[in-house]
Amino acid sequence: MRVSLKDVAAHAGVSIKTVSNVVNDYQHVTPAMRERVQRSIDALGYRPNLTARHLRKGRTGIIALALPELGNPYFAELAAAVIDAAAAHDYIVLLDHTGGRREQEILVSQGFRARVIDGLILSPIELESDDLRDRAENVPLVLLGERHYDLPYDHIAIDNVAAARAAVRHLVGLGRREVAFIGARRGGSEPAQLRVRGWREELTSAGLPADDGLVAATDGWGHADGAAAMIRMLDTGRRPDAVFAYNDPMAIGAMRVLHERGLRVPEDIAVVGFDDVVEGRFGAVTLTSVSPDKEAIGRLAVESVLARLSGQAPEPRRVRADYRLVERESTLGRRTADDGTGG
Amino acid sequence: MRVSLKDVAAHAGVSIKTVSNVVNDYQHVTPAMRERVQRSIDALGYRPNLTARHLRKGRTGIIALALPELGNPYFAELAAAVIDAAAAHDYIVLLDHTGGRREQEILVSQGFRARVIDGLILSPIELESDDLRDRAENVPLVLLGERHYDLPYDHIAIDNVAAARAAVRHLVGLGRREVAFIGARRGGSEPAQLRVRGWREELTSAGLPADDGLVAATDGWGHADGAAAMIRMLDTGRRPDAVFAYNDPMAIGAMRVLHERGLRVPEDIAVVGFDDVVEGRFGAVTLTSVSPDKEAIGRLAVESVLARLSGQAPEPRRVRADYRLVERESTLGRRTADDGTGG
DNA sequence: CTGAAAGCGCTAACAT
DNA sequence: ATGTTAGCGCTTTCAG
Repeated sequence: MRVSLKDVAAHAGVSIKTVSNVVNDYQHVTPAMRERVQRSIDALGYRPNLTARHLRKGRTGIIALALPELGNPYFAELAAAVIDAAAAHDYIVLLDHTGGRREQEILVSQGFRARVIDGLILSPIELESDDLRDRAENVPLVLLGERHYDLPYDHIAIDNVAAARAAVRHLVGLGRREVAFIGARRGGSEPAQLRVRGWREELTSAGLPADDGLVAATDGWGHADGAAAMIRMLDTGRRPDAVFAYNDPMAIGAMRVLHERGLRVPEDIAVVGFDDVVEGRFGAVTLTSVSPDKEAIGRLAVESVLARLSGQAPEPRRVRADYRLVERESTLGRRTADDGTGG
Repeated sequence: MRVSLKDVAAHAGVSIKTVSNVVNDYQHVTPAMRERVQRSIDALGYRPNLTARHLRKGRTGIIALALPELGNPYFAELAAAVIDAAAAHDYIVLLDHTGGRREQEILVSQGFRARVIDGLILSPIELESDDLRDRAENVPLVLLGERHYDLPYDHIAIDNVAAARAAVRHLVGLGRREVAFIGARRGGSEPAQLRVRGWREELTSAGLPADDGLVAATDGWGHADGAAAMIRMLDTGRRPDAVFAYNDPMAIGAMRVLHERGLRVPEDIAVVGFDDVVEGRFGAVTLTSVSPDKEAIGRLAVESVLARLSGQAPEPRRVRADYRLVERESTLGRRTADDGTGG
């Protein structure tokens, strides 16, 4: 059986408190005492029972992170960032995925899957304001991704409209005149809507078409969805000279289709993605993409949880994370100096 | 403050035990009583404190999963499989990453990062048998990936040697005569060594060269490492007609280099990867790859932990998971019927 | 079928 | 500087 404080105390011939003091590095312990207790700890192989400590202190040291899916490398990389940021504060991360389904997101937000946590970081897709309104759970919740919830929760997000506009501006600046958008999610997803809005605003202000025929809706946000959307658009007879995709996997799926149809990227159709996943840097045509600062997002999310946990930050915060547009071959074409594999 | 069993008991005018019985769906509770208690539970919004339950029962309902890195989509997909398998047994998953560094792997195996878990699933890279020999931790440990540890822990793995042989056999069957191996990890990694061994065995038995000049060692296992290794090999003047890479990201990195150098895949050089990540199905040239059954691996790992937790399975098990070779354009060339995006 | 009470292992007052 | 003790919220004998 596991050895407890009591066992160590008995072995060392001291009280439980003294052992606890040593374990917790209390100040007022004589070196001799510390030495003696430590010897017993080592001899018995004592390891503190964190569950008991948690019960006592009301904190578990665990943050839950709920993402739509791990198969999308953006979320995988984000998870890594959160794990590292949490580790910096001696927190560990419980990971869950929702599939981007509203039901799952509601369950997670109410803590049905994990009730042993100090805080929750949730990246919602379909979740509505109303779903959160009567949230009974009292652990801090931080939302990832831009939303217009009128609710008292911290948000961490980049400015999707501005980022989408920057992507489209880049395309327009290269002389593209018919820019399609792939990935306006069916059933509505706020980040997708915001990117569509940015796409539309930028095109409109440039006096270029932004009609619905240039927008392809999808059910998911994977490679296959991007490929299917590209096929559908081409099959309508519409032939844009540029594509802005909701994310990189969809952009890459679309590029695959263009390649199969003998259309050249970027000569015939330029492509811009979103998220800057590693994969985009190593294709036959490297992918221009909006690159959110994932480390910052992960760090800010963890810090938000911890701040709220310690009673700081009375006002719900909307934090804007940085992003930048990384220009690669899918818009610029093959360069002489090969920097295709660079960041 | 949080409401406890005691509060509910007071509110319902019954004892704590009765409330506990209702919460835990005990058999012998009169419907009237159950009704009454349930009403109080709802009125107060009672939620059981899992930490307390865990302390009492000695189980936390948490499994830790420690992977080398999440950026590699294989591990991300594997994590998803483990989360789902765990959920099927009402377990949640604590995720950690080791970077494949021995020190981190040792720390994880000894539970330094997470001591609130019922079991640990670890996918080691550099960890040695000796590192595990004096493991004081008493939670069940299941190892992912083929190893020759002579230690009493469950292993879940595919047969790397056989899988590598199948990949090479496929290349040889297509008439390739000089097959390089990319990704023999510097500093030694057992799975990498086993794949090298399978590569060598198959080539040798086919009477083909398998000298060290055909093997490129790397420090990591990402796209960039595969690209760098490919560059080094080509720069030695060696011009293989096929490449077998340790994993898909490295294969894709290598293909990028071949593309930059104007070498055609598969006409000039055929490429086979390992892990069958989604990304490999959507490049300009889709990637032939060894496809491990990730769902099975995740499920078997979780089941191993739970079996050991319930005192079953006295003997440490070595479980072989399935794999298959998925043949795509990087070895077969562009097909007429387009099945490039299929599994 | 329900109530009382002990105790899981730990921390934090409080006492010495 | 060290010891005593209550109690975190729950489950679980053991009574009734």
